[in-house]
Amino acid sequence: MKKRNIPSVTVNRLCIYHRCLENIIKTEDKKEPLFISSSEISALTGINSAQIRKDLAYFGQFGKRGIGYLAINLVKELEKILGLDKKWSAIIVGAGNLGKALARYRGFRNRGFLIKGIFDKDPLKIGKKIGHISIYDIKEVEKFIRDKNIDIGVLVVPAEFAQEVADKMVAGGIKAILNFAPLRLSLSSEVRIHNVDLSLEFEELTYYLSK
Amino acid sequence: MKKRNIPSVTVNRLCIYHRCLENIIKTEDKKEPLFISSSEISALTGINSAQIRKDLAYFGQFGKRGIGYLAINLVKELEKILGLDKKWSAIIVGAGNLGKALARYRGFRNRGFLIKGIFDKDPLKIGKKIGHISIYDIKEVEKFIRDKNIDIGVLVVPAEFAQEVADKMVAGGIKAILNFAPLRLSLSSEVRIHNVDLSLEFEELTYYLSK
DNA sequence: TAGATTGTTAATCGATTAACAATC
DNA sequence: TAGATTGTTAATCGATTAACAATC
Repeated sequence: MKKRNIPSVTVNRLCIYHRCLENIIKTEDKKEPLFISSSEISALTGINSAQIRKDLAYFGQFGKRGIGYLAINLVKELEKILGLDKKWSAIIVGAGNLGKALARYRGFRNRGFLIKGIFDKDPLKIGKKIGHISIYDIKEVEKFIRDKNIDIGVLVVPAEFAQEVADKMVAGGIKAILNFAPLRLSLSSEVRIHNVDLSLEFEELTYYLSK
Repeated sequence: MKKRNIPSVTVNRLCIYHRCLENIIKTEDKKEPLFISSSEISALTGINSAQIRKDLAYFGQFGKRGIGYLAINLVKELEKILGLDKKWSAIIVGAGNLGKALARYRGFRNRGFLIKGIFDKDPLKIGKKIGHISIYDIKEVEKFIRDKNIDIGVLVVPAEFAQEVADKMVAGGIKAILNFAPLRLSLSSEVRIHNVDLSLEFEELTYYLSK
């Protein structure tokens, strides 16, 4: 369904358009069908309107000339494009502070991400629960991924263990990894890796502060 | 000290070079002065070596032709450039799961970020502590920032309160905001805003998964 | 000196934006 | 029809990379 060679900045912006439309629809009167133009989205997001039309054009023609886009329709198209119309199963590896916080994060469930389990190597944590999600032994992670057909692994272990844990997840057949560990994982190119590097965010910030 | 018009992707990569060098120095024998070439950094980071030299050239000439860069020297230069040679004071606003997890995150202290306080509006939380950091009433945040000269505010409140809390921080004279709330803050351009949007990370991931 | 690598210029590549014909 | 806005092409802008003189 998806064409190749879509710039990743475009995918990024599609997520922004999606959120923007969600907000508009939420606050709007539902009686009238709501149309929205690329320049209105531009005003709300700060993204150039030609950019918006071009980003959408990668995937089809969703607007009506002279009128704009039917908001509820465009939202649905974006959800199809971004895979937000499906459920995704995920696990969290690492039951530290951040891992536990992510397990409780409501934003995930809202987006169709179902956290099926948390994994850790600490015997004191194994068997406990975070909310309604159980903490399992990291030794079981490969089998768990395979048996339960887990799509996404959220990696929240210290940097020194990240690579070996990632290898286990790949062995189990994980499809994507959201990596919070501050290092570059080297894995087979089959697996999609997204890095969320909080330290780098901070370092960039201080660069701009020390100008 | 800093020139304007440095692309933000360059700043991003400087952080990566810095971490890369830290790792190399950590694992290397300290007897010999360690020289490293742009192509070695390239091999470790996956970034083109000309790119690396060009990024560094924005800030000065740090290498020796025919030899490369003296690792400990380059690390120090990068720390100067990125403002990592200074201490920065920060607060966390929002003592939810993520806020508490960030308060405990060791990576911050290691980088010279000192968390001076956590703020929340929940009377049950105010007065408690996360580790050694106290939770204060959100009403005091403006005065606290002003009195203690806080540089960075980490914003971890629900989206619907994010704008008003950000306004308070700006009123107190905050210099930068690290925003975890899923929305675009509108603030005076004096304040540096960095957005860390976990939902968007997930949405991008599912785009690539549903190909 | 010969070999290696920087710093920098010039060429390439890709992404953004302006402009406009098509059309609602 | 007149006004508005899309979809798309062409122009612009900026970032990446190749190439190479300078030089250790």
